[in-house]
Amino acid sequence: MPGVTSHDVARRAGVSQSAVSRVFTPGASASQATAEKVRKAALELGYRPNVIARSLITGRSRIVGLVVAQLDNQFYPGAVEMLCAELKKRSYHLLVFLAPSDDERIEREVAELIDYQVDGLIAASAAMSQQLATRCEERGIPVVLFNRHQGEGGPTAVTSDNFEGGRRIAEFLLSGGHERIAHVSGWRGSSTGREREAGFRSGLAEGGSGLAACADGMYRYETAAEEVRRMFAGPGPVPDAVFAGSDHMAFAAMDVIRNGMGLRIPEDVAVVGYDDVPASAWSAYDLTTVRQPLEPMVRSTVEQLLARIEKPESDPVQVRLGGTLVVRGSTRPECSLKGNE
Amino acid sequence: MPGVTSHDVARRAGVSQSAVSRVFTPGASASQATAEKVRKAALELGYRPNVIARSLITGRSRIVGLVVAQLDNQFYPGAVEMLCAELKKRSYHLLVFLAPSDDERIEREVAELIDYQVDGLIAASAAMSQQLATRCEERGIPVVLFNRHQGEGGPTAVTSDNFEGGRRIAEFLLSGGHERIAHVSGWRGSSTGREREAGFRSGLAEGGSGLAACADGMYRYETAAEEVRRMFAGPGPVPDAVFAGSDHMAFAAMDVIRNGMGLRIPEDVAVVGYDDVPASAWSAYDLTTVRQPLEPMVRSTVEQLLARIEKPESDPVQVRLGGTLVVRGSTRPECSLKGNE
DNA sequence: ATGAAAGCGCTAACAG
DNA sequence: CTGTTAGCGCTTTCAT
Repeated sequence: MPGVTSHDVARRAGVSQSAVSRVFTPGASASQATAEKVRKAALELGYRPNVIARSLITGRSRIVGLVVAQLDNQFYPGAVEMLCAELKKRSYHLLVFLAPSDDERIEREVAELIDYQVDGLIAASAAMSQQLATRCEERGIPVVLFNRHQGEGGPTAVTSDNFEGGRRIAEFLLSGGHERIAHVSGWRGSSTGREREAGFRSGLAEGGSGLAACADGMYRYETAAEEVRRMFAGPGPVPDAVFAGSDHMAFAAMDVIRNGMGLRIPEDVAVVGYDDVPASAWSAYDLTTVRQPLEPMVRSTVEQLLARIEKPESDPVQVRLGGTLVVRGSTRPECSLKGNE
Repeated sequence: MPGVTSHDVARRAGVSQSAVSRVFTPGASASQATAEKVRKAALELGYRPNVIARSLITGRSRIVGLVVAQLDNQFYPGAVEMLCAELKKRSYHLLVFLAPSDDERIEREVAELIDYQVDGLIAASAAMSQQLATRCEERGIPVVLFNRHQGEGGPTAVTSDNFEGGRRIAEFLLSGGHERIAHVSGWRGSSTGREREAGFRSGLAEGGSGLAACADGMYRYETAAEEVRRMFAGPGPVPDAVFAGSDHMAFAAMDVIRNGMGLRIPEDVAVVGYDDVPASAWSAYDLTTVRQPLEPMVRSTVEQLLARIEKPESDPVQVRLGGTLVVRGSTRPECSLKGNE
């Protein structure tokens, strides 16, 4: 069964080998009669075109690379799932690369990626994006940054409006009368983390307030937990609200506040996250958060990537989609929001 | 830069094209001098061997397919991460396929998998395993089942001892004096779900007890939540302990019990899960559970798969590793365990 | 140890 | 529309 070539099919169908190829090549022309004969023979022999051989010629593998880290943050598994499904619709597949932590390996990884002749690349890992993007684009491999960006000069990027999301959370907390507001930021090395923080600060400033405490939670549960512990143990007055730069870190904050400090949420402290991962809706957390528009983000990512695969000269684009504040039980009912889409 | 072939390198190095090939082929022979000249030329030109062309010849892609579903269950993202890392060590990569829900698509998916000439396949999705395994093995593509099996006649499978895990949980709960014990099983269509249940029932029977209530939670949060709701709303007496066939479902159970029913854990109801995903250690859940030996399972999976890729005639193997009961706060301190490794 | 030559299975001009 | 003819970039005999 394995090793049935187009020649075998051609012989059986009584046509040339190229005819077989044409029948199995989307944009090619073959008569109804030929197509039928060929398909019949192919079916009988269990023939399927050899994708590798095809790739060698066309220079296209129909494989897209995905660089990812942080799979423990539920946002990413969800994204992977949707990306995979969306790509499948367009007959592409996903080759997964884990973003290495140390710098030395990054070089190797990038090289391997290029070796594999992926048609394009989706970068969903902050650490690697910089190097990756430039090196790959140099080699003619289009890159789309997912949930992060490098600004105007950078490669195509799809994000949600993180600044606006941060701003809206500030407004929301202020409306509830919170006065000692703390922030556990996402990794400051990432555009996403920085912008959520900037938007949040800006919103607080607009309301005539400011940050009572702030620390970088690195998008990690453990780091966030530690920083929150520090904030609540510190010399100053205890915060009455905490905005964490991701739901994943917000869970850490809630665990520390309730089970470490023995405080109540939302009565003593309000907590807000960002992303709206599935667990945020679970009643153990019931977390107020900004929902990232995952499906539109994924759709747009794939669309942009395929567009650039088809037309490599086309210019990079910055796509920024809107998020939604989802109010749940981790914040006080006094908090209100206006103009939330 | 792209399109530097071995010919270019050969010309520059003043050797034949085959010499270049040999230098870049692990098991080939070339003199020290040649190797140096070639490497130098390659570096200067930015040459890297074309993996596709190599695959066409060798018939090996160094790509392994992974079929998954349930990426919202934290056990799987963790597994994907480790599998990816482990495969990378051996210079293999991971092509991800999402297990489709409906039967019709399964056929297509299997076909695509085969088309992509993956060297082997890891099946971590219950639904697809049956068809997948047989069809692929027929085509000479080795398959390893991860966290599930099809018994003695089936393909190579790596699992933990789910029966023993279930048994130990029963023993543990009985030791704490629990009397009305309920079970939310994993999907009964999966070996894993069935065995945890069987082990649990067996353990209860050994202790002279039995199941007060039992339902299939399908490994899904929503389904599990609904079944637990039903158990606690039912006509009979309320359970004083619940064993859920996965942590993911245990979280649903805990959410319903605490925030739906207003009962306390562990005072009113004890809850036990299975897997030991990261969130089980988070204090909001603090879940007693059986830890699956993820790292050994992954290592073994990769090892078995590569072994069969190298020696396709070798016989399928059933690997079963031991789990550990991890006691946390979701069960009463009266519960004790003996002989836990 | 090295070069020449023969393909891997297919697509893409090119004639007809 | 169809068959013939070249390769895609590499590995692998086979001589040397």
